[in-house]
Amino acid sequence: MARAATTSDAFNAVAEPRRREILTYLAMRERPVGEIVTALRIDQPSVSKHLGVLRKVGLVRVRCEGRHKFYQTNAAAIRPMHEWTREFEKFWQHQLIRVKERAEKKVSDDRQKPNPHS
Amino acid sequence: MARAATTSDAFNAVAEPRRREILTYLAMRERPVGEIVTALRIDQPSVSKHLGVLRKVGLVRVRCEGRHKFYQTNAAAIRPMHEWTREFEKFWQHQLIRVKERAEKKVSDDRQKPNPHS
DNA sequence: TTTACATATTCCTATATGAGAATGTATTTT
DNA sequence: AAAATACATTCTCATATAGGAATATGTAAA
Repeated sequence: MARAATTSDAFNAVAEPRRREILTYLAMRERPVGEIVTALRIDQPSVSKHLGVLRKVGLVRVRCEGRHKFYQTNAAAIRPMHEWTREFEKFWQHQLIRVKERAEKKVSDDRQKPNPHS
Repeated sequence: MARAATTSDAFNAVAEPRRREILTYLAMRERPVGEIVTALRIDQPSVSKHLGVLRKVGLVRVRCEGRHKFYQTNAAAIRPMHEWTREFEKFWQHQLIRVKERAEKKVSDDRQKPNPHS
């Protein structure tokens, strides 16, 4: 089997850096495709294709108005990723504490038995 | 250009569902490869390859002891993803509030002018 | 109804993937 | 030294990209 499709879920869709830029850009307010093109300096067909992927996984919403299409990030679709990464929060906190403890222990030991190099 | 390598960053590495399972499994404590194989029911070569990807992007650490290799999730490497998704928290909160407001407004309207179907 | 504008789609290609199977490499045990 | 154990690597293959170029579709303006 090959790699999972970019349209299979939010994790795969968001793996592409350009798509992350687009999502950030569209988070505050909706924008027409043309503005994404000029603001992020990506070719228009490329933007349309990225938006297609993001739309398929529900990461953006579209509103049509005449010949313009206004896209906006659907932040709620990012929430599951936030929740998944949150599971690891307690672990990186523990790790940081252990690093800190080791550093403090070292300082304490150095006071007892000074560094031979100094 | 093709898709970015799975080893290019945490986002790409984590796009694969099996690798997310492995990271979750290795979060609490280190485990030898064999335990991952039996616990998650993934073929051993596949596990080794996934671990190779995870190691390249710093998502797991290895400790060698005889013919065993103990892998553990390096939670700190997941933190940037958590921070990135966090940027959208305020937006999905706004969206949920707006949805709630609309629902409440509808209830209020319905009291004024009862549903014609009832 | 032409013309201009905004966006989407198609075709192409180099490249990377994940799974399965087979094999390689250390390390330990007998 | 041979056998067993624990992992890693290599090979093949079907599949899916992302970007570039060209073209299509749909809407509005002249």
